[in-house]
Amino acid sequence: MLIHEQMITSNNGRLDGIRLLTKIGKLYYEHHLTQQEIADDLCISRAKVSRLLHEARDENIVNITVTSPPGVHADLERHLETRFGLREAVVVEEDHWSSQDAVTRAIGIAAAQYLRRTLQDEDVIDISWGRTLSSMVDALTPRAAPESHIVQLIGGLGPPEAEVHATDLARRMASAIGCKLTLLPAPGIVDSQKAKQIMLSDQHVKRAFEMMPQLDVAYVGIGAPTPDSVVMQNGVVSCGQREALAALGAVGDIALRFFDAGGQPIVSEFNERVLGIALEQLKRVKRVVGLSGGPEKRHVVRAALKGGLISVLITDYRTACSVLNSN
Amino acid sequence: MLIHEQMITSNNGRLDGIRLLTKIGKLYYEHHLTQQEIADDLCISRAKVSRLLHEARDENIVNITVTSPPGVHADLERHLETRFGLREAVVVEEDHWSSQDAVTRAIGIAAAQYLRRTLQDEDVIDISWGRTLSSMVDALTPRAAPESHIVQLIGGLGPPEAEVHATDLARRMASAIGCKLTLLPAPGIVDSQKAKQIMLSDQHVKRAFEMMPQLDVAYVGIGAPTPDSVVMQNGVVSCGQREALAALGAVGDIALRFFDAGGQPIVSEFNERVLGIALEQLKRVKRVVGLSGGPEKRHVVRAALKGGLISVLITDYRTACSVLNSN
DNA sequence: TTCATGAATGAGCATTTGTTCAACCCTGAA
DNA sequence: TTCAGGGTTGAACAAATGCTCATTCATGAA
Repeated sequence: MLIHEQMITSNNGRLDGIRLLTKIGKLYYEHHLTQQEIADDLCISRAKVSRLLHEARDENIVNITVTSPPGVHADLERHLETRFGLREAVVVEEDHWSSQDAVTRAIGIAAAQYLRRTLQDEDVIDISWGRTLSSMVDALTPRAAPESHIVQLIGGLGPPEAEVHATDLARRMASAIGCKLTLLPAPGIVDSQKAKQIMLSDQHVKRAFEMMPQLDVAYVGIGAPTPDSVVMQNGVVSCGQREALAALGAVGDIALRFFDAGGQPIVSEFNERVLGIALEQLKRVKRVVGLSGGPEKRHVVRAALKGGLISVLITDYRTACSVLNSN
Repeated sequence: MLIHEQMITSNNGRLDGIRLLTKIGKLYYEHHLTQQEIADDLCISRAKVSRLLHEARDENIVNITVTSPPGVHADLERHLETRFGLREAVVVEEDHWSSQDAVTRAIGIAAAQYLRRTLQDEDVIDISWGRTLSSMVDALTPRAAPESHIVQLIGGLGPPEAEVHATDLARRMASAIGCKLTLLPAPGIVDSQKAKQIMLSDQHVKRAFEMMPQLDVAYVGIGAPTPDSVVMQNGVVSCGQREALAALGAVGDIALRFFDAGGQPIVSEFNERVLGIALEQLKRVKRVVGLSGGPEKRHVVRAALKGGLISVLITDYRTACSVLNSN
């Protein structure tokens, strides 16, 4: 304090503009005086100090820089956020592009951290299924939020013995968070419209569907119908169906709801037989967190973004670049 | 295996913290959101945003520097320009001679402003590496020049995990400018001539080298082989090598190409193992912007000027004086 | 398991900062 | 001289920020 006063009196008299800006900048940003203190010292009004500081920043006399350490892609994230109106984008640095598995794991970890960071008690959380979501649940470090509520948003998949997948995911997640749980005890896809009606009349199924309008957050995987995806492997979607969907323009799905390159729902017979949240309903959810990455996902991710299907994207560096570059 | 996975997880965990700090820093200081807005977007409390911002400043992820604007030392700049036949000299006012860091940052900021001022679309820009260049990239305010092209002019440095440095710099720069990018996917220095030949036959490496004759501008750091330089710290150059080079008269390097007090290239076994642009090639580039400053750089800056290795110099006041005074 | 300890969290409050607005000052023209 | 117009000024208010403190949470020892 005394030091500054001395400094100031030593060159009292007139400080030309730049000198004054520099001085104020240093006092404020380096010596951490308040604007009031500076004003008193220099005998000017506090409002003026505020204005001069603003000027100093404008004139680049005060420079503020934010560094992106290696592996952090804040600017890419920002691009994604503004370009697609996302609430948040998370871009992870994949270890080895070659391994889809590594990418999936990295995204899962990032998603788990995202969940941990954003989880609020009394959230109603929806969860679909897939390898990436499974990675996320694996990476979850327990955190209590007993008033939260996990809802399974699509029925089980494939033959009954594989059905654990969707259900198990929701269960493991609920147990990690220590919260309430509503399962959707039904197959994700049924054989006919009639079968769907019957399923829907089940009281437990009804309850799950009734939760959907109350959702706060949904965690969904963004899938591409490649031959080795879980959907295809489990025979949930047959080869023929896949081709039929492709013919209709489908580039991928969220919770078995297929959409085209513009992110618009595909209307099809298949769609009618799915037991789960619809894309229109999903869009109404406040926060939809989409997880996806790896070489095969570029186009789907882009489509989902275009269609505004998700509000938070967690993906890898290469996919992020590719999505931004392709027009 | 387990250890490895854990490593990745914990590494990622730390990264996420840094990621958050960076993100919040950018949102607050570059995009001027309020803490409340940031808190809402990221689903965390405002108090936490405030604390994280404080942390980001402490951790130097957010840097605030106060400097006099350029043009203050116009006379010095003119002297340098005429005496050494420079196209332009930029002299910045450093705050405290004692802190190499502050000097480096100030030069980085000036360089970023220079880049912004001179950048033309369709430029082919080359970039080496080092702390000063890193500061420059940090200070770059995004500006679109989509037809420009960044080329990495020397391979990655040090052990693979540190290799990000050179590559990351080029990447960040390209992303700030929003332009094309050619990386040089190889180590900056290899063990033997034979290894170099092998590397050179790689198609990506070839492509990077083929860009070099087309360069419009090169941004290079001018390095001094002091024990605490990045080169030495990363073990790129061993202690013995350094002494051997010194014995041959080396006073410093540009992109690992060492030269003597007269700015003449040092012929050595070391030189043969470097994967990057040669000094002779560099001289043919229309505009070579050299960044360097701080007490240890005086002699090397002078040498580079004498040898006509650079056509634009960005440095600090003290170094500029010292270079002009010593005959 | 249970408990203790120290760190992390967010609500609420006090301080600090940005901005508005009416008054004032300068400058040049009539 | 007056007057008009733009630009500055600081008082007062509104907004944003930092900080305190009670509470919760995680971690490690018993």
